[in-house]
Amino acid sequence: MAPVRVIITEKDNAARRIADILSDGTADAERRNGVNVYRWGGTRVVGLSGHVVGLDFPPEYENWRDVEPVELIDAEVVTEPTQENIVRTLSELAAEADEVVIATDYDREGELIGKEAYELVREVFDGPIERVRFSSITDREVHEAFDNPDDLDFDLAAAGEARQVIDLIWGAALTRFLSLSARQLGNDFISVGRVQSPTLKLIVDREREIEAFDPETYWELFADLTKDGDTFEAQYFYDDDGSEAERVWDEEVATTVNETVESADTATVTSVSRRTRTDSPPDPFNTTAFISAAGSLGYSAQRAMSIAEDLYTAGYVTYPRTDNTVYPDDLDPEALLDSFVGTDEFGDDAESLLALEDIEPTEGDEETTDHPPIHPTGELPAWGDLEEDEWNVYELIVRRFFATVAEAATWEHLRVVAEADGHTLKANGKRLVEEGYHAVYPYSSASENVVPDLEEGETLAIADVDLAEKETQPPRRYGQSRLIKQMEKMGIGTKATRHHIIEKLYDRGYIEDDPPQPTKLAEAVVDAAEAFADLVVSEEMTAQLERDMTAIAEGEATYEEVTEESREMLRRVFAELRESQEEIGDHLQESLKADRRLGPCPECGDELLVRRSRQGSYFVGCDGFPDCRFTLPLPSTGEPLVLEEHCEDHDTNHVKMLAGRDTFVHGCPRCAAAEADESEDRILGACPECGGEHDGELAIKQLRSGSRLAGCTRYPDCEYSLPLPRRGDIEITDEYCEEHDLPELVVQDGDEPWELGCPVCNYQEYQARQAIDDLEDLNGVGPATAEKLADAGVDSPEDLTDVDPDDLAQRTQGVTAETVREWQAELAG
DNA sequence: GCAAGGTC
Repeated sequence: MAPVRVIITEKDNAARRIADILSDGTADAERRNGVNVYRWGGTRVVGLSGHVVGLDFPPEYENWRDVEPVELIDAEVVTEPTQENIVRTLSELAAEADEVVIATDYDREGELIGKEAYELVREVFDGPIERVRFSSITDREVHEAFDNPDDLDFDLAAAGEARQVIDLIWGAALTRFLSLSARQLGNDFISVGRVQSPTLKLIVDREREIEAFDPETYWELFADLTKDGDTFEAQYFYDDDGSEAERVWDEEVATTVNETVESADTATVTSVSRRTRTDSPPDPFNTTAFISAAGSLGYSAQRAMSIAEDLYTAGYVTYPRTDNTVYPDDLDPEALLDSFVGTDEFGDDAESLLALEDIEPTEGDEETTDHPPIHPTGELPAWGDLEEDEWNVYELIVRRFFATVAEAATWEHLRVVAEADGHTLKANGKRLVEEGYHAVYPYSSASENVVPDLEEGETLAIADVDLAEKETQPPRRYGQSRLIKQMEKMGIGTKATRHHIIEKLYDRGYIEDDPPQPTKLAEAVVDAAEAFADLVVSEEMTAQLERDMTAIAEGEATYEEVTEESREMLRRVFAELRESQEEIGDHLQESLKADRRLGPCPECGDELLVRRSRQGSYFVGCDGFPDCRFTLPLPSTGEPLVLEEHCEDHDTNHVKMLAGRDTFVHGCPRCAAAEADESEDRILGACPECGGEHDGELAIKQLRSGSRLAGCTRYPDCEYSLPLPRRGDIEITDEYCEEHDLPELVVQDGDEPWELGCPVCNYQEYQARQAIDDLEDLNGVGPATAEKLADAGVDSPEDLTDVDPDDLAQRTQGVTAETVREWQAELAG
């Protein structure tokens, strides 16, 4: 029998592709414990899912109240499997092996993941374990790597382990300390970490600048100049110590200049200069640049990455987590362009690019070896495979690739200076001469500003003069993609995690809205950290860690030395922290309250706060509880956000409910309650549930929480209810639904009334749409597949669960029984 | 229940 060789990769996708290359396409896939194993001859290839084990403290440290946070510094740290199925599969395979090859990603974290696999394998296998390294999964590189196997680099892996343990100890000890100090346990704990906290400080610092900003008034003067009927705008400027200045800070001066220019009537051209500027095509996409470009299309960092991951899994684009901005040698741009020829969307652009004399892609500064820049694979989605957002992102990636092989654009800049009674005016024109890459990449601005051709000495008429009073503006808040760029610049986080960090800040209640705005809690956390644990909010902690990790990897320091030194620093931090624990806790609690404060309680004058019930739902309650029991309900969907905006009548802040796409402004909770109290139920007809037996009636009801429904008048004895839209006036028409014997409804909202129809039919249609949406959430189900399934009688997840896979495959073209089983497994899990 | 890093 042939010796059994087991190859371990970092992820399933890499396993499949490596098996394909090494087996020359003959490998078969089988499932073991729900994990894909690719096999041919004596070889088995299995993909991990990144880290399959994780670090944690032993169970005796589990309870936050029973353990002093400082004890975590010297607590034992244990490694536990986190992906049971994969770990079990790996053990089973290793037990049968004669030879094991580790082929995880070629970077530090990959070496650590490889070492984790090594340890698991060693428990059941004492034969040879080799390590192969390759930068990209191509025929040549993979064969070369497997022909020249190496050993695992334990020093490099130890560098990664040091990072893990330092992050855990600092993060857990400080998180528990702050949470306990502020008595915030459970879901609303107060977290701190090496990457999240410096990121949060960036946002908080910017907010501090904005708050401290003192606007200054200045004036700018614009004049419309005319030549042969062509009018263009010019701006006044003056010489300020050798540099050009447009802003006039003195009102008197501004008025004088304005009067002089206005009475001048004409201006004489004193200089005309032309120059052409080359506008180079952009670099290939790394993760950060991609997130930024997708951001200008309106996608959040999280959403952009999630779509890119789906496109990657479906095989349309390369791996989206990369720092690399240089295409690898084996990428053949012509061949890739070729694959788009003949398509409706991209065919013409691909052909125009192929017609260029030489095709030389642009290169960025960063060249790494793990993954190529994000580009299309050349495997094209068929029409209907992608939803609109997926298509938009896919098109962006395709067009970015096009742009990187396109030619530079050329602009002609025309600068004209004219003089009007001793004052100078300038106009800058900009004209696109060669469209270049803009022809295939319409995302970056290519707007022109036309200034007519002029010559020195010409006289221009002054058509209009405008003196504008302006104010200096505070710095702008960071948008998500700007934040990610800044993190990259500071060297914190990684390409795969930066967008998760932003999401974490939202989840922890540190930032709200988009662009993110820090809460009072965030400011207090940063305050506390700055005062007592400055290192954890500074980028220096990561810089120091990077230096230490390099030292470990190069054998100049050990894992023990580095982690002990870090522990010692944290001990010193805790010595100071503990002295001020009470003060820190009070400040945090006060800030938490400030984020939830709405206004005065109408019953006792104390403060109304947004609170959370034991069941987890939000409501408005009085801070005077239990003496004062005044409450108001809030809508049941989403997380409440207290807005700056507030209601004059009740001196109460407005509330916004954050619920992703369903986010809405609830407004003043006291107004909502008052409105409900004043409104009368409007009867529609007999209650479909109890109308026959108990004479219950269906009525439109306005609830104190602001929502509206069609419910039974016998509530709570009969709980029948149908949801109605929150906004707009509902009109009851004379038309009746024959099936349900209820009137059709029309909603007046904005300019266009829309027909809601019979409320029962409307709800049924809504449920059907929901079911289809749920189906489309499944892996690989787009609108086209959903339609095919509906034709076969499957239009909800329940239908799919109940169906016989082989039978459905028979009746549905292009869907295999295997795929149906996977969907069923997905639904079950 | 804590972090950050993989991957889905």
